[in-house]
Amino acid sequence: MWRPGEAAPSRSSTLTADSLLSSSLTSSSDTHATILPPSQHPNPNALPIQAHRKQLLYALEHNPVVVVVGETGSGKSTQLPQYLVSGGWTENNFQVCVTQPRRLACVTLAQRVSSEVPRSMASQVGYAVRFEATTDSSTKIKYLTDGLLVRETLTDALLAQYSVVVVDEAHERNLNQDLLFGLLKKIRKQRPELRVVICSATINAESFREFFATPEHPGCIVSIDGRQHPVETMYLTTPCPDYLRGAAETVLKIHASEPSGDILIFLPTAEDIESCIRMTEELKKATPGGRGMQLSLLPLYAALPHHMQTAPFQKSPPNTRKATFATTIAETSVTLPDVKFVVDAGFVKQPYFDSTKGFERLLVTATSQSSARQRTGRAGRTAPGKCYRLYTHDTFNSFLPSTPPEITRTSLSNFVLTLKTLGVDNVMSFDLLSAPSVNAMAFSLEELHALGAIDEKGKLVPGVGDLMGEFPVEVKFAKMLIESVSLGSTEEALSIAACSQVQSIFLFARSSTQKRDRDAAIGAIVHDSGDHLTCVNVLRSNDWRSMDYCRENFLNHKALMKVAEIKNQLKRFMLKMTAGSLPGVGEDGDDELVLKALVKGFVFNVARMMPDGNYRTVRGNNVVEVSRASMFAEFGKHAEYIVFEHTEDNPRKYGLLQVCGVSAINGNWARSKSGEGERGGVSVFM
DNA sequence: GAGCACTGC
Repeated sequence: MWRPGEAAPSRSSTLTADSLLSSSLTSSSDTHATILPPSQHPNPNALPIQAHRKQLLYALEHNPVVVVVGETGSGKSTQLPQYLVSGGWTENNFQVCVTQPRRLACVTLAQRVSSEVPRSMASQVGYAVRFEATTDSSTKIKYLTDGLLVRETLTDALLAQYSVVVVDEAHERNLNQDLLFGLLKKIRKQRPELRVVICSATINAESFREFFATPEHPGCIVSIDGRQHPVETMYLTTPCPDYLRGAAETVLKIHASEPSGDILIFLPTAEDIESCIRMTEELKKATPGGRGMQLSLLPLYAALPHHMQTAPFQKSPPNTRKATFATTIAETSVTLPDVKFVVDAGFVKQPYFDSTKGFERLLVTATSQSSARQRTGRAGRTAPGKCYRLYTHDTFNSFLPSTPPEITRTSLSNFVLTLKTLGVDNVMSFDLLSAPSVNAMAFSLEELHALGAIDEKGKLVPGVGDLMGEFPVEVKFAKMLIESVSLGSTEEALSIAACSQVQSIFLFARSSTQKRDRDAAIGAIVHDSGDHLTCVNVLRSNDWRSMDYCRENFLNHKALMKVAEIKNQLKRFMLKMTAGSLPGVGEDGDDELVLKALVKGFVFNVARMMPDGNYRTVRGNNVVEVSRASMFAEFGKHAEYIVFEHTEDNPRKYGLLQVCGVSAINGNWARSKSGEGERGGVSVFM
């Protein structure tokens, strides 16, 4: 017998593309759970976790670390904290905290639990996310983002206010979670009374238990049933040569032959989504089908304008079937109601850190088995469903069992700097669930050294590294902010650092007339050095605060509001750091000094024009092309040297790095430390 | 020939 969440290869049907939708073939469900839908369980006492209340409290009484395995809908995120309160874990002013990867989850969980507890306790359930908190000293249950808990360790290294720390959604293995696992293990050595609960949806709970196990306390694992409806999983017998066409055809076949129920299609990129919608549209004209039922095709990805993101969440009007074409955003971040059919192309666009070049790259790759199962599960949230995998069973078996943890795929500079700020100098000896790549670690140490954050021995440099570690921004931006103080361009550096944390402060043009209007509007505010001073220009006037002005000038008002909020927070950090004296803040600085500060942080991201007309990075000698997404590509002046914020891969020109966030600079500003003509970096920090 | 995996401090 296989287990919930695992595929059942021997019992899944194998189909050809043509018979993919034939109901005569036998197939099996992807989970064994047959449980009533949530709507029939208004009483939280009926949640699957309820049967485990005593077991959980007993386990925690006797084991300092407990791993809870529970599928979606088991009720662990809402009920477990309440059990902890009733079990006495919040006595003596202690708090119980539950971490979540996403802000929205913190807010909704806190609201929900607050409404479930006795009225006298409602105000003792709160949440804390960046810019927003409803917690105080009377709080007993606190939901917070895992990133915020990491930052709390900077001010309270032992997390002394908490008796129990619950790390939820641990199977995601994001960088903050892995950092927390290491920190919690360390904290437990000094605070053995601290209890740790790891909640994970997958069955590899054993690795969590093992990580925290000691000879006296081996830890324990508690499994809880989920509440998921069965989903039939179907594979192709022969690989699909064109997943866009395959997806479009499958959607139309579902529409023609299946009873009502919405469709969710997983594709790797926004571009794929737009062209697959067009393709489905055209195929539909040729072969209508659907027995008079309407089919509405909707895109869903993060970069979509906000007003277009709401449609997939509306209930379908009668006689209409929604088909939502989505990226991984629909895998974990958001949940669409009423999805009964999932079509999975089997690909994902993911970043990985190229430590030889020192840049993060985005590549389309095969998804993992666990994410394929997660996608499948999206068909069984309200009723039994079906999942059509646009690949063969052998292909599924060739997928990695799970997505590699973020720590193995990302730049480690901020991670290392945080550890050093917390006093962990020997980062190689810090206990982690998964080891990062040695090359990525070496690159980050080299970068931190080049930025002056650490010395040759790997120790934090006072007045630079310690301050950089406090900033909630990437290390390159932290360095820019610190350098801007002596240059007198802090106001602008704050604008640039804040802008880097939103997708884009500009809106996209859809039609060609819009494009003309947009070019005219942006042409009036753009700075010919490129993206950075353009963003400074936008924020220098307060015109953006008017929504009408934004609409007319293709500015993203919502993004700019967020930029202003981030800028304020960063400004508070800066003022605290410089004891309240910041020359130039609130005044316009010299444009040249703004770019000089930027280059101090982005020494590794400088490129020089070669005689053949290509830009090559000064460090690494890689050819880079300015992305059309950059203002510099369209409005920039000729420049021998440029600085860029990040790189992206162009799928049409494989291997050629595109750069965005580009500004023209004077090469002399970068020459000292960028590695040109000298061997950059340091050797060993073991 | 036309821009955009996804979180988070």
